[in-house]
Amino acid sequence: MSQIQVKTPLKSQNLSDILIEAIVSGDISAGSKISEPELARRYGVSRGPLREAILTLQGIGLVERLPHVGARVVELNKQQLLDIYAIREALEGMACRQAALAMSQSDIDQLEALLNHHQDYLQQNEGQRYFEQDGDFDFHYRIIQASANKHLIGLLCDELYHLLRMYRRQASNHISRPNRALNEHRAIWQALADRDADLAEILMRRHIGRARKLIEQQVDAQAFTSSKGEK
Amino acid sequence: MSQIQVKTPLKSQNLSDILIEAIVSGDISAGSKISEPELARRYGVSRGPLREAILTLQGIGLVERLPHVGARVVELNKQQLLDIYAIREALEGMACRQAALAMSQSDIDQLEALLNHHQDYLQQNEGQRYFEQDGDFDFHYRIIQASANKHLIGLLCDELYHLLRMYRRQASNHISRPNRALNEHRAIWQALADRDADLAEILMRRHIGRARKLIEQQVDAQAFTSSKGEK
DNA sequence: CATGGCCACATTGTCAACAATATGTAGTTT
DNA sequence: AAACTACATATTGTTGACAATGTGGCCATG
Repeated sequence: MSQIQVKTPLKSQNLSDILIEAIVSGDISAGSKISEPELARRYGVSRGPLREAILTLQGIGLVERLPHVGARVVELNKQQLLDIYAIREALEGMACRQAALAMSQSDIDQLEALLNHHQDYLQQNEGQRYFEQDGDFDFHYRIIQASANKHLIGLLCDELYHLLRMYRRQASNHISRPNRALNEHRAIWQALADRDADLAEILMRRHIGRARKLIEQQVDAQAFTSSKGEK
Repeated sequence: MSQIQVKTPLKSQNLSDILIEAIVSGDISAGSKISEPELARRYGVSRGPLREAILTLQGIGLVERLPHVGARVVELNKQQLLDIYAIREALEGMACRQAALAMSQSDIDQLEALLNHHQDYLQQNEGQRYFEQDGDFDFHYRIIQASANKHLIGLLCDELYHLLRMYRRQASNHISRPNRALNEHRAIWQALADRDADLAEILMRRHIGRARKLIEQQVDAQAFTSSKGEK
């Protein structure tokens, strides 16, 4: 019947999502220790599912665990962030290449509509913040999905992107150049529409490489980590 | 004292390694179901650590889990294998680029020694099998390590390579061209020694891309999956 | 005063039992 | 005979208790 069978979600799976959000949003700050008893109490579950959620976070790379010591939220220093951008450059470049070959015409049309949408936001420059954050993610996300490479999608969307979002929120001094980024997005779209895989890949790599260079230029000390230690 | 404090390893961590080896070696065959009670009995542990080990395997991508149903060892079809090779091409290409800039002269020398070693094995063509399997891994492994990119090393050595090893063992018809591969390794080494990052990356990508093309040419049906279902 | 060992405490790792869900079987109905 | 239902069974998800390990504080000693 119209009654949709809503399966009760697993606590451990729920917890993963909740904890990811808590960490990415900074609710649980970088470098802080994850106390199993405390979190178990806070979220009203036993330590079993909680530990499984932590295991998942470890797989994503959001926490690091030491035997008999516990888990800590990772701290991204500049070098690690650059390392991640290098990975992103390689993987998203490949995703873009595969998307150029695999994506449907309707995907291409929808992507163009998204770009027009972004342009509108940018012209009435009230929505600038939207474009910098979610808008940029939207564009990249769709291309990754269009690659139709399941493992690649998993790596980028389930693992790396959480780390990126976490960083962008932490780094108040995150530089971005919305207009230039939009132009680059347009160029990438054109290559995709032309089914030019080589160009699509190289444009995406340069696009991400430029973002990496901006990070390189930043002085080290600033705001990568919020508060050292925290017990 | 000379008494080295050998910390007793965690059961869950131990189990991960044991299970990975069992799956990669085919001891637990592809597509088969992972029964928690059975494995717990077999390895003499409780279901707690076992579940944590399975979670880890899921993170690596060796098993897939469905809520309230359980975990199954993944089956690699041709498309998924090609997908993985695309990822490998992108990531190892980047690793090679970074290694060209980061690796020490002693790393370079040791890598050359390894290649000479491989050449010896190949000339007395008794050791051909060694070169095809572990020798090839050795070479790639060292370059990845030399990239000094912690996340990249983790992705390639802790996640992707288990899947690759699993495939190579399953696919009895795994084609390889040892002499050509060695030549390509030499060319990559030269680019690394010259600190030519651009060339090093493109050579590594082509090297892996060629392996991917060999897979593409294989007929689909053969031996990717051993036995369907197995209850 | 600094250093090192001892001890109590807190946290993590593991276990066995209980609850919730899926699977397979038998029986019934059309 | 096919299909649907109800039930029994096995497996997974979760819980609370117990064991093992790390941490911090206290005291003694140099």
